[in-house]
Amino acid sequence: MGTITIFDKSELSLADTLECGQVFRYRAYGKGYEVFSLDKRAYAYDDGDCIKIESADTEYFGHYFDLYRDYRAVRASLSEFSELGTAMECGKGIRLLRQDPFEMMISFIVSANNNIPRIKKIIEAICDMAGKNMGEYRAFPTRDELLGMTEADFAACGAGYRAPYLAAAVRTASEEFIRELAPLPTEEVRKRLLSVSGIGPKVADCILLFGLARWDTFPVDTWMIKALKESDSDTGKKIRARYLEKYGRFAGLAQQYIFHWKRNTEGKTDD
DNA sequence: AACCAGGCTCTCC
DNA sequence: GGAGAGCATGGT
Repeated sequence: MGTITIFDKSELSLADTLECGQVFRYRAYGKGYEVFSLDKRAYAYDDGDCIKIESADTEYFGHYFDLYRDYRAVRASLSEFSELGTAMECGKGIRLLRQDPFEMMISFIVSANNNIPRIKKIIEAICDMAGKNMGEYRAFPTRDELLGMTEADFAACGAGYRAPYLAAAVRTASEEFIRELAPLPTEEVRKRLLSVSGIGPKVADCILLFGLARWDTFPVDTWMIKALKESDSDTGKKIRARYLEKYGRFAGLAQQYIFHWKRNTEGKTDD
């Protein structure tokens, strides 16, 4: 068991980072949170004058929490957009987690037209049904393990009408399919993701942002429409294009600030 | 009891 | 390409 210590607490807010809808496998634990990714686990907490992350795989979680990126510089770049000020201040310590693309694919197919508490529940049920028993928790199932689940199995996990999408997506998402995405330009990756059952524009953007660290994208969900819609004829597609153009290579992080701020100032009836 | 949730697919135009 | 219906489930 190793420990990562973050001495400057302004570098990472655990609450804002974990509770802004980019990750579904975490829970309040002790002084902080238990966080799960693939078959790994970390315990992250505020230790007074620093943040600590304990794990059997600190290398993995150092990368996972995106600790090697200079957010101070990124935030300085975004500070030119005065309209972002309030949202940025509200979600100051948000970092974009670098999660596994396959886990993100499955998770965000589940997320469609769904709410965060129930998304968490369904994903946990899928882990319980097919994931490796790690002793004190279950791993996220591998693709091979998910190939063993039928539509009825996904439905039994509470996936509802997404069950057939999940079963089909697992079949499409071979290791080659995932591996081939890495070197491709974002728009090409997005095109390929859109060809998968259950993945539309919004889900594709979330996979790009949270699973492939592509920040040049801008997921638009119901919350973003509430926050950014300018007229009756303003569609999700138009909003996406507008803000992608505006925030460029930092659009994804800007989107997280806005999403987090909108949910924290009106509603968020969960947890 | 309608409405909503990190929307998508399918059909019809 | 864009508009509309239908979709499981659980919470207000």
